[in-house]
Amino acid sequence: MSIQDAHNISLQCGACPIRHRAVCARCETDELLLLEEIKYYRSFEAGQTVAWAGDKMDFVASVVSGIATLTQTMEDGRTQMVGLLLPSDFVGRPGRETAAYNVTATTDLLMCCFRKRPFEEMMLRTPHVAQRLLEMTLDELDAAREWMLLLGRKTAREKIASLVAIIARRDASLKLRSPQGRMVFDLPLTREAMADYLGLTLETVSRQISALKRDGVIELQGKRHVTIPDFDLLLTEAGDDNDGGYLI
Amino acid sequence: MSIQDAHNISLQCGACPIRHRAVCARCETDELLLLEEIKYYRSFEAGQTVAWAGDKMDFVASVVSGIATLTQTMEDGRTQMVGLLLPSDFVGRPGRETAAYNVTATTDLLMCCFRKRPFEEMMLRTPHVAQRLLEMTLDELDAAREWMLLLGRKTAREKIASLVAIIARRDASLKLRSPQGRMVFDLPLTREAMADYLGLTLETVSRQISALKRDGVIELQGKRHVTIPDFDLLLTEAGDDNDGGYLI
DNA sequence: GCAAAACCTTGACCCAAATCAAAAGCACCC
DNA sequence: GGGTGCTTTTGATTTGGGTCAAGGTTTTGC
Repeated sequence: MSIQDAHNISLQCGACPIRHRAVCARCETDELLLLEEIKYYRSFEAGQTVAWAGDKMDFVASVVSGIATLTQTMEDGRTQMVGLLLPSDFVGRPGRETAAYNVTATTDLLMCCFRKRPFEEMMLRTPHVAQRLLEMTLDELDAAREWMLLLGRKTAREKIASLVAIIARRDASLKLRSPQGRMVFDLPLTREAMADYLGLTLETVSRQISALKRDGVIELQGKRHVTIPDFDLLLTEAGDDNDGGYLI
Repeated sequence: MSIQDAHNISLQCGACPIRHRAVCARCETDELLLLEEIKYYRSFEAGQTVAWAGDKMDFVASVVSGIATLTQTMEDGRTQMVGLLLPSDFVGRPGRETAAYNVTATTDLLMCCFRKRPFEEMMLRTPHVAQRLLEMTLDELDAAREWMLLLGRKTAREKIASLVAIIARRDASLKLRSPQGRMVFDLPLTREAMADYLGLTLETVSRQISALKRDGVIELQGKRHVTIPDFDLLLTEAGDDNDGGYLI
């Protein structure tokens, strides 16, 4: 077996009510049954804090439903989001005792948790899980680097278009579709959370969303419900080279 | 053995002429001998490109000496650095065929390379190496998130102070010292590379360096040679909460 | 040792996004 | 039904950093 063949497991237990990504047949009966024994669920209400930076964190977890964010805050209150956790995303670091970031539920949130010690022991016994975790971490690092380009070099308008495209893509992937043409979904973030994601103020976010609406790049029903008439146009506005590399 | 006990190996072979980080005794005789069999060296001149984004990349590597950068470029030429590789840093992704970023030598560079296929096979046989790679990737993700806070929320002055502090810390760690008090080292980057790191223009970098010099936060001999009279003052300018967590 | 090139600094001006301010829309709850 | 307290939108103004331009300094190569 090569690394490329590693099971595309989501690192949630076999019984979790999500199958957002293709899961190979073996995962049902193999490593994930080990996870089964050490799991427990925790739910949080919208706005609740899962952990403060510095808190003891004795579990790792997989998001089952809802949205959570990782944020960093400076002493004077400036806040930057550094992670956005959607269903099937993994949070927590084996080998670290405390949370490095504030983890906040931005919607009602259900997480499938694994006590850290047994999880770490399981990782040592089952290299497939460790390898999958490495793969997921490398994906996250790629996403972080894309995000760095956005923060460092994109205009406010491009930032908003990029964020909408990212959410559209993730939404399509949860529905096992390719992002293409007309797309409909809900923005899972407030204007303030978007601002913290993009390194902008919420006023600028609001203004740029209005501008994209005015220019027909996006349509809005209410504050949250978005229709994208043309995904390629959105990508152009985002400044991304549309290389088709986002197909699921 | 727990995950915390995993060897603090640098993922360079036992024969590489660097020991920048504490390396446990076993690493000399154990997994790294396996690396020994599949390694080869490559050197690059300052300014040379190691790989363009999209190029086939059939090796992973550890930096032995010199500096390399990972950069992303938009179609119109806007450039953002997304990785800075100093000696002992690892580059390349098991399980991916092509480079995702431009990799450029900014000084003369020596890399200790491992052909990807044998390296991947070795990872499957020796979980310690995979675990160490996971640990290093998680560290890199943390660094990327710190970088995101810098890009999204810090002022130009804070960005420069942060970068100088980061380089000072890395330099101290290469010398197996704690960053503290008076420090002397060379900036390994041009003003333009700093600008690409920080999401600024090179003019702003130059202006802010002049300002920090004028205010006594840093001293400069020539363009590159820096003296920091007071590391804590620099950290204050960087907007970091000085929690002492940077000790090696 | 000198010319050319590359790199760096400084100045003047401009603009995108921040800040400050106010009003409008919306959800929740007695 | 109509406060009460959010969140969002929009407007007016300010400002930090970008852009354009010129000149200075260091490095490179013959």
